[in-house]
Amino acid sequence: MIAAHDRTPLPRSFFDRPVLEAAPALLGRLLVRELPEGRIVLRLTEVEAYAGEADPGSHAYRGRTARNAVMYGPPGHAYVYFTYGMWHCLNVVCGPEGLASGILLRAGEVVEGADIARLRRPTARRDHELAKGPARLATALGVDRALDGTDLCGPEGEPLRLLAGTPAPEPLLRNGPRTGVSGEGGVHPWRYWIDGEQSVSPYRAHTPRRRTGAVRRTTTKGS
DNA sequence: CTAGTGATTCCCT
DNA sequence: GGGAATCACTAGC
Repeated sequence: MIAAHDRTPLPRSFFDRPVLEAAPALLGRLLVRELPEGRIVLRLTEVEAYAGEADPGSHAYRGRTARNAVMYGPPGHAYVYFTYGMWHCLNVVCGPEGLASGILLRAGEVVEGADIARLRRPTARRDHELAKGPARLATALGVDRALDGTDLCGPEGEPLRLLAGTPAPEPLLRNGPRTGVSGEGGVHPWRYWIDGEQSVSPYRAHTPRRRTGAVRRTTTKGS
């Protein structure tokens, strides 16, 4: 069970401030997903900040597009993108409105509904692997582009919400380079996590992919 | 444990 | 045309 004071919604003002302040403050908070099968509650253990159009690592770096339009809207809403041809990732838009800042939710500990999360994450060997990584987190919670733009500060009963939970204790906060961000965008230590948590995803330096060897498959998928 | 690579599709250049 | 805020699996140590 979750204590009553932890179930307070996060006010929108929480996200209407600089993203580098909001990101570490998000650790330890609760993300609640309501599904037909039941409820999943995730305690956030790892996030990354993306600081608007000036940030080379951000999807907003090259300006507004149909895909990233939600980032330019009001704070406290979900920005969900599709990547690598297979995966979804979930962000929270941060203010001030128009700056196109956001926080990528990278990992969390399932504190309620692990059996439901496991339906979508059958390859997880342990419960702490259910949401260990941004695409795993979105998969475990059944989050896709249909939830793009969802208000995370909405009323009880909404499909996806953020509750106050218990902020991570200051001495356990850590930060370091962002994962998977190439070039100059990778230098900023804007990945934040809670020390000692098993659900925190391992750091992987960005590795540029060479086109693999000889034959490149072109159009048709073999017979 | 680490390093390497295929999967798969959308979106912007 | 080709990269992408990743994952799962394999080989090798």
